[in-house]
Amino acid sequence: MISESKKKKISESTIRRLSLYYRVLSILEKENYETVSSKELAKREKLTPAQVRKDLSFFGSFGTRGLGYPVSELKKQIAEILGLNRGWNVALIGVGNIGSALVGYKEFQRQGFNIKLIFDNDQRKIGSNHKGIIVSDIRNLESDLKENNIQIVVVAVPATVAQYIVDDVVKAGIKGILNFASVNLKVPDDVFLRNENMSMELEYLSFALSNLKDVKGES
Amino acid sequence: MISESKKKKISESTIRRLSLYYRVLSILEKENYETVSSKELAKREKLTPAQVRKDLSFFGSFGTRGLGYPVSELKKQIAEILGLNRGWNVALIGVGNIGSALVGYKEFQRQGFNIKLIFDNDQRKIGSNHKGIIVSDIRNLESDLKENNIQIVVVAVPATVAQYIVDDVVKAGIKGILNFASVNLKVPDDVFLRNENMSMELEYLSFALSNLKDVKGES
DNA sequence: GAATGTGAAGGTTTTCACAGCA
DNA sequence: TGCTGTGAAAACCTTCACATTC
Repeated sequence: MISESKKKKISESTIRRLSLYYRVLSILEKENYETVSSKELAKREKLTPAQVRKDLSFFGSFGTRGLGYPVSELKKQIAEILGLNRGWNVALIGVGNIGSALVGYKEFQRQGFNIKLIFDNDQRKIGSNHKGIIVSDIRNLESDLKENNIQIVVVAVPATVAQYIVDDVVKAGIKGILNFASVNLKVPDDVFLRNENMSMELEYLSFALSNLKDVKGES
Repeated sequence: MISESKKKKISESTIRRLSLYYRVLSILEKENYETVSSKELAKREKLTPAQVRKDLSFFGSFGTRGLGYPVSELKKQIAEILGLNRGWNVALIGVGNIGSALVGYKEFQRQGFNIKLIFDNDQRKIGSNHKGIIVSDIRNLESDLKENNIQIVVVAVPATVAQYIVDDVVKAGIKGILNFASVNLKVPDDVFLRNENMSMELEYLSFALSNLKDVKGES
């Protein structure tokens, strides 16, 4: 049972770490661990035990003093917190380089993100089959998103057209957008927009390698 | 001229924001802006002007009071700070879903990351041509990395084999690794490892959509 | 004894506010 | 006047340390 998170504002870092815990717990579950301590969890993610306990404590008391956390149960709880267990209907827009990779990306399904629709504007791609999904014409975007009860849209189109696409996505009532295009998109306040910037981590590496002294860094 | 960053520890967030500034400056440059204020820069990245000024101030004084920052010059300075202008020799390991997408990802070249080598262990892929690069046999990894003066390695192999691959990469003397596999890798302290976890942002969206009240979030 | 849960302390990052300069 | 650069203040996040529970 998750304690109501009331008006407590949960930090972005905490949520990101929950994702990490979730992944480790999946592994521990496969390795048949029954319980895990904050110490072990911390070690696996290069964090401190206190950090792990504090993160979890925002959402409830999942552990047993003297024993640790029950692996499967905690995994379930985190899935609940992150909303992973409800299953999300996702649409992908753009099957170029990145879009194609995402269609085949197993992690997404595993976490409850099901790509239901794929759109493109290229006549040669429309109608083609990607992992069992027929590519739809972007012209039907708004109606298709609504009819298929899509909740999250992944944008993998060229930067030049991303804003137009997103405007239509917003019109369709979508409240969650993951953007892979290298551009800052504008959306209304009630829409959650996250950007996946694949250059950023490389740039961080570039910085780290160029300034070895000042940096100590793991991701 | 960049003021020596001495023993000042620059935060990861600052570096990540420098990446953002860099991208905006590239756009502003194309739009023929001569100068830009911290206010404008902040607006484009949904930050505060003070944040922008503080970030830049860690590295020097690039602006002119009353006027703002010279766009091209600042862009050059940030490239310098991030080490983007030196040009990096990158090797990609694994041309599956994600690997293939990365080969064609234009942003990398644009920022000075040049994919010079591609490796795979699949006989059907070895010898094939990806955007002008012949896929090499992973068995020659260590020697090829050394001979070609590779500085950064991008790992896009299945999670199950990623650690073995990375061990070899480390043996080859590589100090910068970007990992796309869904697994926590171990590397020595003097190697910079960054993880690109594409599920994480989706999970954040999932959390945000499931807890609309507690969250306000842009990426 | 072992490990959680949590206020309080400590540290880091962001924002404020203003002096200083073009 | 307009906007930077920056100490100081405020906000935020992490770690400590210990009472508590199994």
